[in-house]
Amino acid sequence: MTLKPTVVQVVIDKPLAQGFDYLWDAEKLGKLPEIGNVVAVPFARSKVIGLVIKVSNHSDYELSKLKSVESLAPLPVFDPGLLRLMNFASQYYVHALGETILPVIPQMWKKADDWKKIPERLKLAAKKSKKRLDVISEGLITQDQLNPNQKVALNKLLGGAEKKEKQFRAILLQGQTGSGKTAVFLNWLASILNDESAQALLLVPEINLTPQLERRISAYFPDKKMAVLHSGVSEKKRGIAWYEAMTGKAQIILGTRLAALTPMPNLRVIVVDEEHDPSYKQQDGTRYSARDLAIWRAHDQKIPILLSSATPSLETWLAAQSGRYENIRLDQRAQGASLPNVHLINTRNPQNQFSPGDAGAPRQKSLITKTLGNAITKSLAEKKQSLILINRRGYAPVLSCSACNWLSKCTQCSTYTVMHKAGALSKRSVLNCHHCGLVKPIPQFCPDCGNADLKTLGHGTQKLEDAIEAMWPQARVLRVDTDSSRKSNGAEALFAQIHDGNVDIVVGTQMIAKGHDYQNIGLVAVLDADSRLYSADFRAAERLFAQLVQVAGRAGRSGTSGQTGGDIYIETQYPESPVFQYLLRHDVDGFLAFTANEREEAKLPPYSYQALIHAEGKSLDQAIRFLNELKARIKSRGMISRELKVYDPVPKPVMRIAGAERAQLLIESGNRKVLQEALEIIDQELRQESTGRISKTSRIRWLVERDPIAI
DNA sequence: AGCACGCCGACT
DNA sequence: GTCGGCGTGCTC
Repeated sequence: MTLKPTVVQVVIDKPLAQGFDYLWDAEKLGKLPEIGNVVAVPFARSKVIGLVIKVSNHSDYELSKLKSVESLAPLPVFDPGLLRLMNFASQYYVHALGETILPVIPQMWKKADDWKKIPERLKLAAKKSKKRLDVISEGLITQDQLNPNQKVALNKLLGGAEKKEKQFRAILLQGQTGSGKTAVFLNWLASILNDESAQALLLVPEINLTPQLERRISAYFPDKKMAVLHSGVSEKKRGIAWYEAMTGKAQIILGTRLAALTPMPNLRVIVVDEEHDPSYKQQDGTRYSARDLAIWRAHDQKIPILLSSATPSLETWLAAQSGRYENIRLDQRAQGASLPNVHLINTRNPQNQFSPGDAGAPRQKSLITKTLGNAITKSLAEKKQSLILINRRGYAPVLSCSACNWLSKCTQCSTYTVMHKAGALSKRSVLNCHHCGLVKPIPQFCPDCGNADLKTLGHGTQKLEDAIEAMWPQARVLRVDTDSSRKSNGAEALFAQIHDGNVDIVVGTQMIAKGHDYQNIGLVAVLDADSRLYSADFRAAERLFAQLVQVAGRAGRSGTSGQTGGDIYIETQYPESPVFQYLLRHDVDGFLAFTANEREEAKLPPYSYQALIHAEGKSLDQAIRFLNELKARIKSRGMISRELKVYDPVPKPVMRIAGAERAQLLIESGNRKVLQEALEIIDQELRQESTGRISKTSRIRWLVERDPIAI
């Protein structure tokens, strides 16, 4: 019997469509190869980490030219379910398999030279975690403590599981903020996690939301091992958490979108919290939607997936309406507090504005209208906290010269640099570009005309903070945005201050609105709603509506004294706009139905499928030409039809970033398959004339993006 | 994606 | 005469 050499096919983290064959020396590596092994292999002149995707005893490549696998990671194999998911993701998002899979491996496991030391490190970590008993837990609501609505919802969830065989179920759990969705799904998970081997995956859109949920989970499941996976966890901890998920040791895996791609051999249930949140869409590398992949994974592995939201995405909502997904509603606020009163302040109505002589009128022009000012004063008197939102960090979005036309433009981007007062970015006031990160000192004189009188235009959180401090000098004001949270000990520390009642007025960006339950908010105000409504993106209204419902949910959560649900004030020039009108009536379904109708008429997603081809190069002209040529080729191949629409290339909304000029080409089809095939052909063609993703002839960097969320 | 190989311009 | 520009091709 002749022993044929064992050959393994390995994929690596490069935009190369193929895998590479290597010899496997079982004696040296101590094991026979398995699909899903993580290995170190020599590649070109370096050593790289790869994943075994095929085991055989022959190669299409010349056997004598094959190199050998150098070492094998001390890891279990990637589970077959995850590998199927990765294969799908790689195809669907038109990215190489290797560059889709390998980024999910934490850094700790990517250093092959350290693999020998790993068993020791794991032991050490195990000791430490045994000692760590200081996990604070909160918010346990047992099955018996659920309100009647929650009980009904829980029973529906449990009822579906009675059919014992493994089965895919997608469930939309729809209910307003404060209706107690979390308590319902945690109680549901408890029944599934009774099986000691079962694993549950819980996805949240943002890092900021994990500490809170972590505390609640540890209250529900004090004895279960939880792995927390997001980019805020230190490399080492993440490496260990990932390992525990992969070995099946961790029963609960909590994390942001990257956690959706964790190997979990015994995955039995998935929960996607705030499923509508755009953060689930990855914006670089393989541009996947963690929510969509989670649904695919659940379907593939025949397990239930729960999508939770107060304002479902149109896609999910329609699936629930049509019966493809189960729909469980939770319509009453859990603690008995009622819905917030929505007030639309028409900024065009002079009655709402301060007149110069008014008492309490701000000295400087500010965004606070008289109507809102009065409401804040009242809220302060009632010892309630106020949240004021403006979605722009820094002091002012532009600096300008009062004598000439100079504006503080970024030299590298087609944007303005934002003025920041002394703080997180620098000890002194600076100009900062939010796109390329450039930080530079504020000029003393206008660079164009030498005039010393430079003025700020517009308002950011810092300016608003100043204005509020001037208007209510007795109030304790706290600013919450990326800058202030970087300066303190993270957002969590700021949230704690609000919680503890050390603050009267909170000024901040969208960051304050997400997820946190505050107990004493009487008033929420949104100052720049209009700026987000009239953007070129057809999803702008849907996003704004979701955000407004979410911030409205922050108001009056407390039901302690049976008071009304608090107030939300929205300053707008267009109070008649549907977004605001549906919000006024708290009519989420009405808004979604209205939006669905609009989309259907315009044949926009989810009634069609889209992809973008991004192109960037030294000049916009080149990028546009590149896309025009691509379009011409698609056309000459006869691919453009009633089924496949290819638009004209256009400059991106922010045309230039860090010196690169960018354009995009939109492709649309009513048929998923047609779009998929077209993208595969386009990808193949572009690859042929490129090294990696840079065109050889025109030096244009291109990228295919499936299901873009912003156009 | 990296990186070496290879063929044409301004310099010690 | 060389150093080095980046166009081209390869990596099991």
